[in-house]
Amino acid sequence: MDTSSPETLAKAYEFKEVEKRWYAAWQADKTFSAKMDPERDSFSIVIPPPNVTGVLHVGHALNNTLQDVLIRYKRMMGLNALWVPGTDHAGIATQNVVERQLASEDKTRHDLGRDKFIERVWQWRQEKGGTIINQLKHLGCSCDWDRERFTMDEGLSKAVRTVFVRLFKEGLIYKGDYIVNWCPRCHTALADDEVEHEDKKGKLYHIRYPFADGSGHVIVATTRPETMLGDSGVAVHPDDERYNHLKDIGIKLPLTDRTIPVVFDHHVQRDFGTGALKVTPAHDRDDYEIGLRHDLEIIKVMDDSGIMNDAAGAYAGLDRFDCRKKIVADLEEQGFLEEIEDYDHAVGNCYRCHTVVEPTTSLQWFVSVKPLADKAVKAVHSGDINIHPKTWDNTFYAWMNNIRDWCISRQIWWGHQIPAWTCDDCGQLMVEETDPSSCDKCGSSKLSQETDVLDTWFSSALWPFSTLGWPDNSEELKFFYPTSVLITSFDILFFWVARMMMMGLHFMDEVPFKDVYLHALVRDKHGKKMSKSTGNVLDPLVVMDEYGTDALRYTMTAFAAQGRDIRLSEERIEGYRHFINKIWNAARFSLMHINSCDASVTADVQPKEMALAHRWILSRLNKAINEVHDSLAGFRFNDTASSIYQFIWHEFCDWYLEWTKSDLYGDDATKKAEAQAVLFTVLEAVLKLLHPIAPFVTEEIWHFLPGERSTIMTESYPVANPDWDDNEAEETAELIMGVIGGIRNIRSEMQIHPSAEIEAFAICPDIKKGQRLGEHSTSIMGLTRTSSLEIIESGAVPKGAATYIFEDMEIYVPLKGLIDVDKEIAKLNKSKQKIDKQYNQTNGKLNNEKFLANAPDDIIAKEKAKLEEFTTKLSKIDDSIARLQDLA
RNA sequence: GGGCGGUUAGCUCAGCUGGGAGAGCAUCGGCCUUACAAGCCGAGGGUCACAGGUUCGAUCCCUGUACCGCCCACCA
Repeated sequence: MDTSSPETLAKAYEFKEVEKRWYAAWQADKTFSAKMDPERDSFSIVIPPPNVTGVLHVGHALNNTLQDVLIRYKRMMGLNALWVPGTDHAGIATQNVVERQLASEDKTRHDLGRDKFIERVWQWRQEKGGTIINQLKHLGCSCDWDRERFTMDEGLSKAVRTVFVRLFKEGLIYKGDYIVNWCPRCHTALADDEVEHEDKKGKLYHIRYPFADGSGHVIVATTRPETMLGDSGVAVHPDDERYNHLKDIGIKLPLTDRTIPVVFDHHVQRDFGTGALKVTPAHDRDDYEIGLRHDLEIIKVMDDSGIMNDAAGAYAGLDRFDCRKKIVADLEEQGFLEEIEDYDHAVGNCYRCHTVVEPTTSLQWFVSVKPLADKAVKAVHSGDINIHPKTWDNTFYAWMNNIRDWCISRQIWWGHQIPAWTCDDCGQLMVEETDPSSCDKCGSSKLSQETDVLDTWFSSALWPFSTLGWPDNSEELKFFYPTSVLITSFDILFFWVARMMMMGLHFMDEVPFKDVYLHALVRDKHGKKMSKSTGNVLDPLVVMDEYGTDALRYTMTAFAAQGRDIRLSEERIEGYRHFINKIWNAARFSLMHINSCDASVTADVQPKEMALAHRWILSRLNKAINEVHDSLAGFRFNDTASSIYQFIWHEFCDWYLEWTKSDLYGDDATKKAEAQAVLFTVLEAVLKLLHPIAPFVTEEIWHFLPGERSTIMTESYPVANPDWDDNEAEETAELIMGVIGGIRNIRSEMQIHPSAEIEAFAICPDIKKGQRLGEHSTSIMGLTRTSSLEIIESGAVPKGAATYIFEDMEIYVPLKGLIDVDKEIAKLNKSKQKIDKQYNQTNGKLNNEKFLANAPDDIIAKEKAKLEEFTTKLSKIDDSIARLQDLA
């Protein structure tokens, strides 16, 4: 391990150099590499493969930080932890990138031809495809890079082919001519969930369709008048009395010379518009289905680019939107246009390029997902797969139970080409794992392979087992499948997670993962989705550069509360940078005092006989450790982050370090050694606790600690030591902190300069408490800069002293008449009011017979104790006020 | 149209199975106290959206209302 760190810690943490140095060292030493030690359990995660075209955004930062936190934690817990990294070939997205590159050279992919184009994409991937991988490294991800995969690599391609062929032979993949979502820009079909619906302000055109016999007309309403050229019928509801008489009448379709029939279909909503619907089976999903039911003609009026074709007659050659304008103008001119109404409706857009999708019929490949979906539903029902947070279960079921067949063919070039061949001579269709050389029916050697490629999600659906070597029965597959947990954003629950469940259950006969943790979407601080076009993107690379990777990771972990959007603000990141620096300085301070220690002093710390501060901090450390384990087990990452933050800053730094200084700086060798041992112990534990979230700063500090050290990554994670639990120490410490708080409050309120010496008194009627305070008076004096502290059982507070009430005690500081009487009285009255309210509340409960009858005993006891406390406080306050009034 | 989530301090958010409202930032006051001014000490600030209900007791459970957000859906 490379430990070429500077000799001493710099005054402030310089993350840039540290991050670079340690990541390189980890990689060189292969500390991320997963072992398959049969003695230990496995823990595995497959990364949601980012698009190979991707650049790291905050969503990735969140997603991968959480995965790394878990992986590092489990690794330190002694499990064989494997995190499989990789990228997705992202069919349309990648093809778009390379096509744009070509466009800048005034070329199209057609100029190159398919083979050359694909070569070009591979070349692009070779040069630019590593960007996001490097960025994940920048983020500190401890992926097993030797096991990195790509959805188009040889192994995964083999898996894809095997799956396709098996599903086909099982009758679960079929080819058919159906209406699909077509992107006229990408020139490909899209799956239903690849279409994004967006509300747009549009128009509803009411058009007069005359009867063929000239006896009248019917008015239809449409948002897309240009499709009327493909109309092959008008539909009305069978029970709609208004249209009973249209049974045998033909409709003369305006702007054309065609006559179309009226059909009666239950799908028509009688109360919408006029209750008459124009039917365009070739360009509308519903119309398609109506058309099927009534055997209507399918007339495509556009080509693959959304340009009107020959079937559109005089409108051929026009873009669909230009055509709309022309049609409307012509209808108007010829008197067919009844009315134009403003109308808001949802328009489907391509999720990649946002072009308006055109529903149209075409020959595509589909997966019958119903039988696969049923298995996935069962797995979630039975608890074989647990979705966190559970609120997603219902959404999941709803979608899975209404799932439609999945259109898996895409008319692009970059992707897994469908392994199907058609015989040019006899038309025989063959789907094979190995390329066929001749037709298995007629023997002809003239075979043409399907030109379509598969939907990108088809290959990512296999990710949990294909990356582990399937279809080969590899050691990895046996050892690491099923994976332990999948961490991803909820927006790809259906695109990806559900499909992995379906494929995993079908081909492995086992769930692909036991837990699914769905995290929120990262938005900007106003709750808007981050996007380049609105310019509200917070670039994690810039953040890492400015605040450090650990600060970004800590922010992500702290923000990862379940079931919410995350609104990221730079202020919060800055706050966590301060925290990282705080740790750095705490370590710097600690090292000043433990540098000379032997590392063995931490081996077996038994605090029972030690000073209070040590017993207290070790007991608190136990609590923090338990909170970390509990919260991580429940995927409550934010709780993990806050437990550690709270412990380090407000217990370890604010109290423990200050409290121990007197021993560390003092002359008593025994006390000093004790303090050093505990300080050393807690610091080590804290670094380990923190390491999964903040790997860099912890690793750097780790190597400054005395003793021979290898990476902190493989140290064992802290577990609570039962010998350190000490409730009595915690109680006593709270008592002392309360008194210290009281004295500090007086000092501050009375504006006594921090370095001015004061004398303090505590009237403590409880003898035992008084004794305990007495034992620790030196600590109290040290932490409050008082020259003397007298603890008395009873007595009167002298006139002109400032008072603070803590529990049943009165703490006072004589001020020789320097206090502002009115101000003091006002202050006391205010706190009296507060306590009065609490008193009344508690008193009310205790006077309520029903409360006494129904509430559990421990709650009643607690309320009684509260009442006593409030009563004492109130009387103390009254005393103080009386004394002050005397003075006035 | 259906479903889900949100509404808590000025801002961003915690608050797990109902029992004395929390954090960070911001604000105010005091401190360069020998790890840290990226810091320390102290303080102020909330009818937990609104209206009902269940309960001895509700920020938490139930119903409804309002506003905000998301997802799904075949009303052209």
